[in-house]
Amino acid sequence: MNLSHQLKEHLRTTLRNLQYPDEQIFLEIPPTPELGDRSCAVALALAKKLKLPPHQIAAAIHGSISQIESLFRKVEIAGPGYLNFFWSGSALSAVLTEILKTGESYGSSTLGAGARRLFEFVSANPTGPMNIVSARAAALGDSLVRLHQKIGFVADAEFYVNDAGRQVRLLGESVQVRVKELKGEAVAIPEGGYHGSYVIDIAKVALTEYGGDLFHDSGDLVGRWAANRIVLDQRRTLEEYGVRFNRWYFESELHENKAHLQVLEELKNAGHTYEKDGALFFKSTQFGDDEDRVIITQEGRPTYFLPDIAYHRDKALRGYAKAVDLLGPDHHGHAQRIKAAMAALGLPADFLEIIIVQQVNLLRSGQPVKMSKRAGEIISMDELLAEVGADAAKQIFLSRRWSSHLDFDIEVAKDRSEKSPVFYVQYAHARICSIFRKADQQIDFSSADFDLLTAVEEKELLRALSLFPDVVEAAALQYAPNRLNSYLAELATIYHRFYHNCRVLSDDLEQTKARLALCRAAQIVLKEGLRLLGMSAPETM
RNA sequence: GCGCCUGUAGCUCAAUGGAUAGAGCAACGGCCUUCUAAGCCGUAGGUUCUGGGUUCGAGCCCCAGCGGGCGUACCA
Repeated sequence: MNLSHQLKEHLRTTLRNLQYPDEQIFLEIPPTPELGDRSCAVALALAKKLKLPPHQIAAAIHGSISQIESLFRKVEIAGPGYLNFFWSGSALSAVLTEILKTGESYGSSTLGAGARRLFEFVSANPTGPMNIVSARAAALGDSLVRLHQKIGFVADAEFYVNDAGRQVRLLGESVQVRVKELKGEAVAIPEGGYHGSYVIDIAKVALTEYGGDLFHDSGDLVGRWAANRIVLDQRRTLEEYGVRFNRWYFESELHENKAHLQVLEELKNAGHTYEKDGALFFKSTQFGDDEDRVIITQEGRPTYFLPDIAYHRDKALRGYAKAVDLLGPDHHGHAQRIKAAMAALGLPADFLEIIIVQQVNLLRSGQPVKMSKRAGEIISMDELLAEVGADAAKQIFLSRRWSSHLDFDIEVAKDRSEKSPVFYVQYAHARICSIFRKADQQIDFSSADFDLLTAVEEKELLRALSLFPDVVEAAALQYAPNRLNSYLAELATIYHRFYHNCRVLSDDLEQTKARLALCRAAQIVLKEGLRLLGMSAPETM
């Protein structure tokens, strides 16, 4: 159990002993170290309920908890009624010991208790290469999966491939047109078809592999073939980006299993549907949606909505306790209806959580770059990553919260990529690695005397390292990797300051040992923090 | 019209309803015979869009207004 969890437990016990009403215990990190290592505003929160001055409550808690000397050396009441806790030297030594002992597992917890969570993200249509929005979603989703695994959830990543429906047929027809074009025949691209140059590339492959016979087949068939090629490309791009999915779930699988028809029967039998104007509607208004939605068209064809319901239902059938979807802002209207469908199928209200990841405005030297797959104006994710680099791009995405509409200027990103904050963090890690390369390998720092770490920079570093588990937990539960990103930048600053002012390798063997131990701990936390953000931790730079 | 998101330093963005609103970049001034200067130290930069409200306390919550983005299909 980490320090914060122990402190919370003590506070809960104290509140019970004082017979105060139940109150959520929340620990904060004070703005400056002078105000302590952790603070708690519970006295302020209780003041309202108890109708007592916050200071009086804080004093009562203070009087009751102050005996526990092993955890903190000092508790202060400050400001309007904060309780500020200062870790004891032994508690901080224990943190250092724990980091050295547990290594990369430091910061892990069992909070999630093995509950299964499925994160679905990117799910870009297989009708063209991915763009920068997918890069943002991929960075975020990947980090959330890692963070949830870290705190004890069984978290999986999934990519849903819409390889069915009209868009795939149009893709097929667009390919057919390009094949004819390559054979010298001029044909117009169908209404709503895809104009991008990648379609020509696919047509060239079709021509060499199939000799051009492809355009005799149905658009659907050609579309499926082309979509599969595109999906392979998407997977390669994402893997180069460092993002892997546990499963690529094809919509066509659902159609083959008739899973959508099964869900349809269920909705019908439960009385959640009705016919109107020859179409079949789902009564989503009964579950909070603005209007009822068509699930079977007049022509008797299911809309995209029906298989989508089946897909999300399937997540529950596969044993996930919670499904988290990262969707783009253009799909926000979709959120309510799919949630309505989950409710109609009897799933708990919090089964499906939808995060709308806001758009990325792509700029080049301040000028907006408009993107449209159909018009063929695309700056692909591949091109972006080649220009900016995966780590620097991820840093930009993960330093913002998901609700921010962010500007991504390619030129600025290129110019600044060398100055990216991610390099600052990686550099701290590389510097530590360098020290260990220079250090005498015979030195056993596990037996170091941590009481020698008395310099301001050393104590600051210890304090920062003790925060890591709290930050990881908050970042995961709030779906906010940007918190971890800020923390790592702060930790790197503190490390660089330590590095500048405290020489590690010296003639003083005992001091060298203690500082090596501190460096190892910082190295572990920096590397693990970067890993949780999906970024690399190079040993030299 | 309605719905979702958004407005914070010159720029890009942080800040679980808490203490003195913080970083990076850009600007200016210092520090390399010492474990990596992709670093350190310092200066400057703010009416958190506006007006009300809620409360011990509001950048954050509520109401109204103004500005920006995105939706508003029997497409996916």
